[in-house]
Amino acid sequence: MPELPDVQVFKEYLDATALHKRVRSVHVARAERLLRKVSRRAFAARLRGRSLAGTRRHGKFLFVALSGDGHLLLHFGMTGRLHYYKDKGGKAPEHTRLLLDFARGYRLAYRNMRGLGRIALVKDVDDYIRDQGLGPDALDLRLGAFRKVLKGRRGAIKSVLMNQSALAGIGNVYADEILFAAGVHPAARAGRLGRETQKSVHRALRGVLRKAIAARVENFPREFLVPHRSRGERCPRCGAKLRKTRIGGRATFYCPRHQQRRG
DNA sequence: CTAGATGTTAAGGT
DNA sequence: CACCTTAACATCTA
Repeated sequence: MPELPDVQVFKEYLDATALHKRVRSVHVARAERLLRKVSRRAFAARLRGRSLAGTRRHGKFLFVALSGDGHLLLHFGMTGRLHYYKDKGGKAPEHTRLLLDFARGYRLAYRNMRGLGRIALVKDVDDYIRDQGLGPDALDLRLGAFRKVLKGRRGAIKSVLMNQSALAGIGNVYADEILFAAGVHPAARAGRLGRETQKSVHRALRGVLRKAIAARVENFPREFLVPHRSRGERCPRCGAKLRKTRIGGRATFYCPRHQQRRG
């Protein structure tokens, strides 16, 4: 479920493993869709020989600066992840679509079972973010800016949180988590929230994302909703039966007792 | 076997 | 025009 916290963990993982290493060779497989129009030969040729010089995350996108110039863009779709390992003559990990070889047999695999997502080379990160119409990164968003984002929105608060042009990084799971923590009904009209409610959602947004990153996106705190996302489970706070509905075309879980529709 | 799944986006609607 | 909703994409699992 690569959303902002997951991608942040991938970034830290790459920083701790493959950073500053030089790419000796590049293997691309079953990546036509991920590469869009770019040929894999051209892509590989431009990556070969470069070093991974630094990383930057914006929303769900990870940008890896390359020595010389340009950046490798990685988007993980629903099933993407990174895997760093030392080759011992075996096969690459399952669903590897992009494989970077470094010195002494070390490798970084970009794996993606369903193949939704994107890999590309981009010149300038800020230009890319602008051209793509991405909103500010969810963790960079101060309260005042968050209020502006909500202003005039007619849709459900959950849909706005998930809208990458409004703010970047939150997906289905964390949108539910944030609204659960804030005690706000996911279908509440975003533009109609009162100032105190806006503030609670903003606080919850930062709190939830930070805690998820601190937990390395596993072993979530007990009070989180994530571990209880399946039919018939109970609210970790009050024991009420969680409800499942559909908002913005996505499965939505919430506690009918804590998350009232309020302004 | 069928339905649904955590992301994005094109196309259509208001 | 700005915003909102839905379906489709590929592949796997419950």
